[in-house]
Amino acid sequence: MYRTHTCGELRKEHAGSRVTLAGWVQKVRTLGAMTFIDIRDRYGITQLVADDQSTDKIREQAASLGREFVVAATGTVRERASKNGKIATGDIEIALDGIEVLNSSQLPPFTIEEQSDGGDELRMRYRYLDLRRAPLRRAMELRHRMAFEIRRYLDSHGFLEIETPYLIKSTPEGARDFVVPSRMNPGEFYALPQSPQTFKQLLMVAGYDRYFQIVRCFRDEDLRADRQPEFTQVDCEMSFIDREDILQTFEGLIKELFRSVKGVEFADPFPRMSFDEAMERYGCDKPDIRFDMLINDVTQEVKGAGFGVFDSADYVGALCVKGCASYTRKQIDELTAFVKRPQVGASGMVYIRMDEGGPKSSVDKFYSPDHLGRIAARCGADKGDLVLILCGLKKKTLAALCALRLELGDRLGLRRPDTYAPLWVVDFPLLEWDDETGRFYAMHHPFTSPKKEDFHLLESDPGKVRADAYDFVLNGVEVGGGSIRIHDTEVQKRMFSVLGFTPESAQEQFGFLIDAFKYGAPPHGGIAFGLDRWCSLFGGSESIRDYIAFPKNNSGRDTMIDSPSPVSPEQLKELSIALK
RNA sequence: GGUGUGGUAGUUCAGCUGGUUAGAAUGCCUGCCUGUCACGCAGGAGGUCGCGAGUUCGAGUCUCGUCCAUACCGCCA
Repeated sequence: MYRTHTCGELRKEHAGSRVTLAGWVQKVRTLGAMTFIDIRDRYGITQLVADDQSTDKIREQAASLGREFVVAATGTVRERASKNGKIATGDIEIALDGIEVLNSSQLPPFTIEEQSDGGDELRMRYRYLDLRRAPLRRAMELRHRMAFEIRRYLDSHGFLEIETPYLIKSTPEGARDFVVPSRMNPGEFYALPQSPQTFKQLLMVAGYDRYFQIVRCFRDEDLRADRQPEFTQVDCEMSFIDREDILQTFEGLIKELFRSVKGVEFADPFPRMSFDEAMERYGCDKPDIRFDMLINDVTQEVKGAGFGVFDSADYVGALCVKGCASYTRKQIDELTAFVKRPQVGASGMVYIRMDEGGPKSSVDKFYSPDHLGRIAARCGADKGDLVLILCGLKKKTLAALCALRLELGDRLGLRRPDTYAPLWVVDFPLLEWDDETGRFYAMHHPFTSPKKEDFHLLESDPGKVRADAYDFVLNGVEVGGGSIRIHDTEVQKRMFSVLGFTPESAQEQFGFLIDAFKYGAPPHGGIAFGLDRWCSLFGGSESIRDYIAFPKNNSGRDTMIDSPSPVSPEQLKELSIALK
């Protein structure tokens, strides 16, 4: 037996008992004849002491330990003369009578402490050392707790966790697939799933009316702080349900997670917002409703004053920034520079300052104070407020206003990570027009059901058809999304036809699903949550990488194991693959 | 694919308008220190200024290219 206790559990009550701890040397402090050693494991830190009561050998050994040596330390627990309130074991220490070095360690390239001195890149290359640090350990514990509570809740609601294959079939719609060559079938490839979508629908056909899976998904697209090529979804599907059943069931799950993991109670039902309203008032389909500052359409109010930029604009939108009329020229210039960055793409910004003496704007030449007042009133602005106006093509301008709104929210401290504002966004469009290819694409996926009342528009006005689809948004982050699926073969055929599939091409790609649906598909629908993002929201960090034990970097590389990497000519030959 | 930012000691960074021997903190090593816990004190070692060209009497500093990292845009049914 290597140890009798962990490094986090000894208290005053243990004084007098003889114990053995095992762990890593965090820090050695020598004070002449006295040596203190902090020993660390997953559970905490405990102080070991060698002093004049100890043998010379123990004192010598204690002083010679290096950082991150693995040791087993035996001694007697005693109450400290000077206590440390900062750690759980701060009331006690271990008077050493034996110490065994189980393994020495090279000097680590960065400090293994709460606040490491190492940069991201270095810590990523030595991820196993970074994972020794308390913040990473807490992140892994949080993730475990989340997954555990999800399983507990779904199990108690009759859901079965069923695994689906990772080696599946490539489909042209959606994200790029990761592709795996098949040695036994030369020239043919598996694809890794972007989600288990079709399989969970087949499980519904098979009668497993409540399915879930905490499952890895793969998408070969460029990365972001909140996007990894492999990520984890909580994937769920139910039969004999309508949208309301899904929203209720999973609102319950979300509330249960908030309660058990964060200790946050939500008494009221979560608010719901239509996609159209989200776009019009927040400029995006995942509004951060922790703060208001809605977008106002002022296109009509600004026309006809002879200001060409507005007169010729497709759309003019404005934000009312409460209490910010005192913004200096410099602050407004900064915001103008922000919206003019190519990432945001506005060509300029007009402001109206609601000063005590009346409205002041950057377009006073064209607008009377009265007119400015009317525009400001349209945005709900009072004295002391600042109105910021952008214009251009509607879609681009709304996106820019959304970016500006979030930037202002950050600057004004309105986006506190410890405040949670959940939201269901519902009634997404079924289809999205793509100018480049000149056809409609499914906004969600081709199995999403149109809303019943919009069925009749499917051929006549496809762009107007709303889907029975919904997203769960938390603090402006899309955490989950799903839909009621098409279970009727005829509707599915119409859908494929609108998407430009011939019956043959649909059969070729989704034949297995179409065939299955001929054998009694129940009405069904589902939802999937991004576990990584959810963890990052609960943990309060911007980056999902902090909640993944071994993540990829910005270029999709794992710098620790150095992948991806070339394979040998023999491997390639076996796979019938020639490069270039 | 695009835009921005960064790359200098083991690590995190500073380094002005191009000018003598490239600095700080921390870590590391040595010595001292009996209540430390960000221990303290004294001393020491430690540099391919990412890489390659160019401008210049002279480049960490300016220019171009390139690589790497990072945030965002495109992309992500």
